[in-house]
Formats: sequence, C-alpha cells, structure tokens
Amino acid sequence: MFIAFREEVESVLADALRAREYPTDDLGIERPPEGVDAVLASSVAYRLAGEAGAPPPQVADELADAVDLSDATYVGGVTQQGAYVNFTPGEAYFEGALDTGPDAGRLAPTGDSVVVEHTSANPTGPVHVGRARNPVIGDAVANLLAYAGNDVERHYYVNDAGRQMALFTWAYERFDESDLPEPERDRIEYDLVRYYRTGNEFLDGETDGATPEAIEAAEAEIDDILQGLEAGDEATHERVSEVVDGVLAGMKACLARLPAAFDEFVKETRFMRDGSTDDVVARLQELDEAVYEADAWQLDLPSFEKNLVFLRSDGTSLYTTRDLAHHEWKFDNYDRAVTVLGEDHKLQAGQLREALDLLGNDADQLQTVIYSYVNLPEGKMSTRAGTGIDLDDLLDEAIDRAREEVETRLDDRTRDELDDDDIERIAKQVGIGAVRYDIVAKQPTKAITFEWERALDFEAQSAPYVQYVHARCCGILDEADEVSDGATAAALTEPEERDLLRSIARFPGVIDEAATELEPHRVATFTREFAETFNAFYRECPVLSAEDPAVREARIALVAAARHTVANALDVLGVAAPESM
RNA sequence: GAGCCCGUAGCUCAGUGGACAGAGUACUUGGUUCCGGACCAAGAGGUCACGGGUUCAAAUCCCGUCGGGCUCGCCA
Repeated sequence: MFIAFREEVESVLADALRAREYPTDDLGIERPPEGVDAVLASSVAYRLAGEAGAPPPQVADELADAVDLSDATYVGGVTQQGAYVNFTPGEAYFEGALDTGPDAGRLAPTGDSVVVEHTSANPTGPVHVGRARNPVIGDAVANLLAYAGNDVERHYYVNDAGRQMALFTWAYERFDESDLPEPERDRIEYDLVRYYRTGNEFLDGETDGATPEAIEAAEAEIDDILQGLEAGDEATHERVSEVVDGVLAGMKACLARLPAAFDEFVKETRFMRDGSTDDVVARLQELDEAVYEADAWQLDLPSFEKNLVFLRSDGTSLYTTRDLAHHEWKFDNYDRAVTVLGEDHKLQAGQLREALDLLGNDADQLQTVIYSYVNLPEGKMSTRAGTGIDLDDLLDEAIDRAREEVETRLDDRTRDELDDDDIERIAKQVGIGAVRYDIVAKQPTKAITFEWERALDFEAQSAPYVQYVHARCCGILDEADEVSDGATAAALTEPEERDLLRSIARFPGVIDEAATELEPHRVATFTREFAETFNAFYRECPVLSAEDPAVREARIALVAAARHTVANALDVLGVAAPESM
C-alpha cells in the first residue's frame, strides 16, 4: 500500500509543481514526525520560497491547493501545515492494509537475479563469533533482496587454494592423533582444527622437532602442494579436498543452527581448473597498468598506493587473481552481485572492483556490505591461535538461558500447557533469535566488543519482545473464528486501530528502502516500532470480546494482518516467529 | 605515518539535510474481576566528542582537532 501511496504522491505533487511552473527535480518527500496525521509530506516549499517570492508556508498552501486528487486511489487528502505539504491516507489505504496476507512485504518481481555471497570464511576450523556478523547480516540481506522481488542465490566462496589450506593439508598428513590435544567438541571441524593449530606451532618453531631444517622441509612440501594446485594436478587437489570438505562440513553444520543455508559452495580451485584464472592473468598482463617488478606481475592501480600483485614470482596466482575470475563468472551468470565482507577486507574489495573495471567489466553490478569485526575485550579472535568464542558455545549458552526463562515462566501461564518438546522449541527460537536479532539490529559499520551478558540480554529491544507479539496474535487467532472476507476497515475507528493499520501498510515501504540501501537493520527498527503499535492496540481494543460483531470481525482481520506482517518481518531478519512461547 | 570506518541520555543503540533529537536499559512511581504481564503508563535523564565553515535549515554536508577500530604482505 505504502509504495502505491508514495507513487501517487510523487505523481500528483509533480503535476502541481508543473502547473505552477516550478522545477520538479527534487520533490522533498519525507516521512513526517510522529503525531502528524500524514503518511508522507513534502518540504519542497522551503526551496521554492526564493523563486516564488513568498514565505514557505504560503508556497506550501499554494501547492496544497494545486494538488489534484481526483485520480488518486490511496491518497485521501492534502493539507498545508507550516512549510509542509502533508498527504493523508484515504479509506482505500486502510482497506488495503487490512487485506494484508501471507505475502506481506513481498514486492513485485524485478526480474533481476542476484547472487549474495556471504560468510566465505576460510575452512580452517570452527566458526567463531568474531565473524558471526557475516552469516547473520548476509542471510538477512539475501532474505531482504528476495522479499524485494529479486531471484536470489546464496553463495559461500570457499578458499581452498590458498597457502593456509596447503599448510593445513601438510599438517593433516604430517601429524598423528597422538600429537594432538583433545578436541573441544565432537564434530569434525573441531577435530581437524587441531592439525592446523599444531602445524602452525611447528612452523613457528614452538614444537619439539621443529628444527630449522625440519621447518624448511615443511615449507618446501607446502610449496609443492600450492604448485600442484596451480598446475591442476588431480592427486594434489584430492589431498587438499579431504581437509577442506571435512572442515567445511562441520562449519556448515554450525551455520545451519542459525540457520544460514547456502545454495552453493563455490570453490576457488574451480576457477583454476577451468582455465579462467590463467585467462584473467593473460588479460591483466596486456593492460597498460600491468608492470613486471621483482619477478612478479603487478597492477599499478590508479586509486591505490600499493601495487596489486597478481602473479607470484614462482608463477602461482593469488587470492585476488582467482577472485577476479570468480567475479567475472558471477557477472556472466547474474544481473547483480552482493558481497558481505569484514572491514579487514575493504582494501582488497576496492582493488578487486578497480581491477574488474580495468578488465572491461561493469563494476556497478557489484555491491559490498561492510561490517566491523567483533573483538574480545582482550583482543582479536583467531582460529589459528585458538583465541575466540565459538559460535556453537554462544548458541548453546543462549538456548540454555532461554530454557531457564521459559521454565521460570511456566507457572505464570494462563494458556495451554507446554510439553518438553515445546519448551525445547521455544528455547531454541528465543535463544537463537535473540543472538541474531542483537547482531542484525545494529548498523554493521559499528565495532562491537563481545561481552557475554550483553550478547545474551533477552530484555531490552530484543527478539523476544517482537516474537511475543507474534505469539499473542496466534493466541487470539486460535480462539477466533475464520477470518471473514466481509471485514472492513470502516469498522476500525479507534486511533490505536488506525495506527496499527498504518504500520501494516508501511511494511512494504520498509522492505523497499532497506533492500535499496542493503540495510537489514531498518527492518529490525520497524519490528520494534510495530510491536509497540500492536501492544497499544492490544491494550485498548478487545478483539474476541468486542460487542459489535462488525468490529469483532474487523479486529480479527486486523490481528491476522498484523500477524502476517510481524511474521514476515522476522522472517527477513532470520528470526523464528513462535506460535506460542 | 597514510587511507577508510566509528564517536548521539550513566549503559546499549535508532535517527545521516527539514516539523520539538527518539527507543530500550538502569533509577523513581503506578497498573492484571477482561483476548498471553516476556506487557503497559508516568517521571527524571542531552555542549548529538570538540572547534570552525556551507545553508533559509546541520546530529546529518565540508575543513581541522581529539579519542577508538580496521587496513597498508609475492597472506586470505
């Protein structure tokens, strides 16, 4: 409803400006502050005052008079208030909101295919919370783009050709179970990461037998593995794959708990084996910006101080070289590409974009969402050093605390009994939902220092507050009759009812803006405001016990519309919408 | 040192040219014969880091300063 309303406002206001021979390049359309009756307003009168030779309020008044609403469906009125032209909703706007169904917030298809790449953590060990923002934000961005009408695919780009993986493969083959500490958890990536850590310690000369000669021999073996990968050697690829696929399977299981699922795990070796990395190297060498210095091929990018090396002196490619081939593949197969990256990759992303441009691609097809790292009070988290909080541990703790919460509230319940399965389901929905919501509700550019109490705070503006509204809606609808087709917004005259209808109507507009800006936290802000609006309605307006049958029918329809809105808003955020809690 | 990001109520955060800067939390006080109290109402809490500038209008844009984060590898 909101989007149609906005289009009508743009159209009638532009017409009015044209009729008065004013410019129409900036309509100044904005959301009015709380307490103003309008859905949208225009501040264009400020800018026209000079040209019109009249004070802004007078210009606004003139424009309000000039607006012709005879063809408008959703805009019901236009008024002047101070320097503003305010557009108020008509009855069709409220009726449309009341009709909101299971497709709440879904926008018309754009016809665009979009690949969203996120997480893409190196398969070296368990997922830790330092990078937990990536799957949470990435999944929400993908959901958001899908709601906005795009055909979305979710990719995890697997770094299986880098030096780290060669090192890991060597360590896996070199060390024995008996050389390793006990795994922290019974899952494959916790088992395997012990080889990676022990291998790194060995190379740093921190383990027995790590003589300079032994380290040198190990380095030579790691180089051999890298060379084998570069040459497309099948046996080498299989050796590395065993480690990569093992660790990845475990990481996948961890991410599935969020849940964050992927359509495809795209391995970078794919772009070495199909020859596209070689092709990129050959084309880069032809560029005017290509230089051969210190036996290595480099790119002298105009916007960057440091050269970008794209071919090592030993002839092997680098991460960014392969990523160029990867992105050209994306451009060939999708209309748009969105990547969610930690801020530590920002420079690399900029260089990638410029190199793609030099290679003749339209780099505007690529957008990046940057988030800041989550650090511990004592410093960075590192898989290699084994410092960090595992995402599994955070989720376990969140579920435990949620379970306690549910159990202490059991006695207060006035509704149906919960069995053990219900308690477990609710504990997961609330615990994991709270963790996700806490991450996705914040602007990603702000740095976070991880603290247990803060990450597990279920009070405050958190998921359970919003989830509770959904459960309440379900509770009411459970006891209500079928939602009637005959329900009409005309029966909803209380201000709290009208406010709720406006909130429901606004949801598609929130999706539209959040998707355009790639900012899922806007949806989280909406859920909070929506929950408040719903609770005000709930407080003032009895539904099932409403005396007038027409009002009762309309309120039931309103609760149904609210339920679909909050369910889908949570769905975008990747937070479960419990039917009871 | 250079480049990028961040700085809003005690704390955690929205707001990023336009109507009086908003929530939650913590603190004080009150609310359930009635659909789910994981709720609601009221009070108190601000040099929007600091200093200049642009504009009819700046938390928002520009310049500088301070404080914090990230990056600057033939790693990823």
